[in-house]
Amino acid sequence: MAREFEHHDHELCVADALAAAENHCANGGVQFTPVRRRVLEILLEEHRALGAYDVLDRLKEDGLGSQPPAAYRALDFLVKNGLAHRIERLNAFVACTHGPTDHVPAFLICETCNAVAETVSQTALGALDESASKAGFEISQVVVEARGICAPCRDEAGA
Amino acid sequence: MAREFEHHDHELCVADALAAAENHCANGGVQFTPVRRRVLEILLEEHRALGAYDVLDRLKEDGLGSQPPAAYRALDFLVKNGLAHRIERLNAFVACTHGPTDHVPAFLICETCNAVAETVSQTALGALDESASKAGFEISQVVVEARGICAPCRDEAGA
DNA sequence: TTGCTAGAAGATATACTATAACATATCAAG
DNA sequence: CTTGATATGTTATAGTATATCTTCTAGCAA
Repeated sequence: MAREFEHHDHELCVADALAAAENHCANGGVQFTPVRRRVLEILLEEHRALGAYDVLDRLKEDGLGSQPPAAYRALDFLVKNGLAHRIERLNAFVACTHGPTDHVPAFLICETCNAVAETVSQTALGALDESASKAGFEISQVVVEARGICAPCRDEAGA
Repeated sequence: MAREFEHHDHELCVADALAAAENHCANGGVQFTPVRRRVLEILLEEHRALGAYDVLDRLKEDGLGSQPPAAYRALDFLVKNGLAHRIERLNAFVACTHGPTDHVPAFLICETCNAVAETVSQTALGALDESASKAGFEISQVVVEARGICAPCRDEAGA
């Protein structure tokens, strides 16, 4: 994991994810429209969280939308379909890096460079589940977000 | 845990918490001013998250502040001193129910009645820690928030 | 063909959340 | 008494999000 914090073939990484998304939407019978595709692409281009208004700015440049709802609608669509996640802590969004499978994501957010890595928190959920069911609480969704410093940034700070 | 979802002697519960907070502040050499005290009291009166502007409204009624910064400053103080927590998911705040000890809180948020229960997520942190350190990521703070339905609300819905 | 329907996008307005920046007050230490 | 630290007052504005109504488009049915 944490490929997000390392160098990799990013163009390929983006292209793959877009193709996968396309497929996923076709299978689900939902429309992967140009705006939605472009928004996902925008998110994929960075491994960090972008605010809705950042996304909107880029949409404007492409003539794909000009008002907040355009961005929010596309982002909501992506989140609902598991193609992106909302980072509560930042009021921002990242592309999902685990493919559109059902999972409980956990995020590592670098306070220095703002990169966001997605990791899966199986055990974390288990522990919480237990505690919740004891209380008779039925969980429908879990958010796990950690702030800190990623390796590259720490190295740089130490250097 | 989950006392939040059950009936209990609430006045006592509030009084105890306020007394504890008073102590904690005295020990820490920080000022537990009237506004701060009142804000904590407001949060304690409900076992649910209140937005900064909800808090502000009540402060206004008491003549303890009239502008947003008044509420935000007090809330920031409480959070910084471990007397309250911010619920990212709701852009809102709850009083801490675990005393001002250092802990990684996890929250169970009822989508129906908006009650918020605080539970401690030892294991959740452990799992995440491991995954993070593998990536060389140094965690400074973790947010764990679950949405769902609390027992009373589910019973009511089922009834 | 026409018209219906549903989902998507456009457009306007506004609500909600949060902070910047500067001014004032209070109090204790030097 | 002045200085510095902390808290609060005040004004203005930045940033995030959604409600609502309209228009468009594609697919389908009469």
